[in-house]
Amino acid sequence: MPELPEVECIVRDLRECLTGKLIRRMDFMFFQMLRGVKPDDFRRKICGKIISQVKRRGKYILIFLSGDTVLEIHLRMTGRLLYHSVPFSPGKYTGVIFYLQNEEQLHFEDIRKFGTFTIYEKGEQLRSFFLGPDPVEDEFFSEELFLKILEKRPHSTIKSFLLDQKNIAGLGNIYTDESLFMAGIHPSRKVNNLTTEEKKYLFEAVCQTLKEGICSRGTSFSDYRDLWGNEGEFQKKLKVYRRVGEPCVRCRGTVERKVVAGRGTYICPSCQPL
DNA sequence: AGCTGTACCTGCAGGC
DNA sequence: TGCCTGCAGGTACAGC
Repeated sequence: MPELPEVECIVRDLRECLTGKLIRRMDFMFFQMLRGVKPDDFRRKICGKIISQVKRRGKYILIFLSGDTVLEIHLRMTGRLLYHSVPFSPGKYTGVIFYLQNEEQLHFEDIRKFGTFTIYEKGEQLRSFFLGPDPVEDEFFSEELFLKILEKRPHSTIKSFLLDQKNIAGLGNIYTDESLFMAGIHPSRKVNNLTTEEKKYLFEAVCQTLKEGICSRGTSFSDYRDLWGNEGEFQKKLKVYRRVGEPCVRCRGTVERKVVAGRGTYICPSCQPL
């Protein structure tokens, strides 16, 4: 579900709502999200701690707690975090409730139960540390760096390159297809037969698409909701994603769907020639 | 190196 | 109405 823009919106709101607050206790409805830790141990490591910072790296949410503990959350396809200022009953898909100060609660919901929680103690290396640069978070992410990373993967198709979080952190299926459309590049093209000009267009397209996604508060075509349960707006601005059969906004040709890198992929064949 | 298929889960839309 | 199939925003892993 959420890609970089959606996670960024959630993180900004979490930062606003949670910074400085105490986690009093927590309840589990299911605990498949826990990675390498049992529910009781998890509870012991979290409860009684203060939330000091909330950050993001790619699609990971990082919640820093007092005592050098970090909770790393990945929402995968259908995970949601929802804030309630007053007590709220768990729904069918609620997996965890964090009870904060006063009456506040943070709920984790996940229909497909793919989401993950990993806990790190002092000095342990976060999984998200091993990702490529984050186009929004990292000031050093530049056109020059983008070109350099592309050179390391000459035989990859450009779509699988963009989806691989070890290259660039944060793009998923939606923003990849939208960026490739904006740059006029077919997703099956090999990295090493893109021209330098095309690579530069793509750099701009990636940065701009992600920024617009954030400004529109993310894409909700079905599952994504922000911390308050509200939908984003970017689904109204998508140019190719899930628009199969509809006219291309640029050339009035027809948007097509095909499978590239094992994923449903949307293109305008005339704007993005092979 | 890079691709494909499979697995993890549940819901939903479409065809019959 | 009901059953079946395929699809879904992500990632990890086995195998070619």
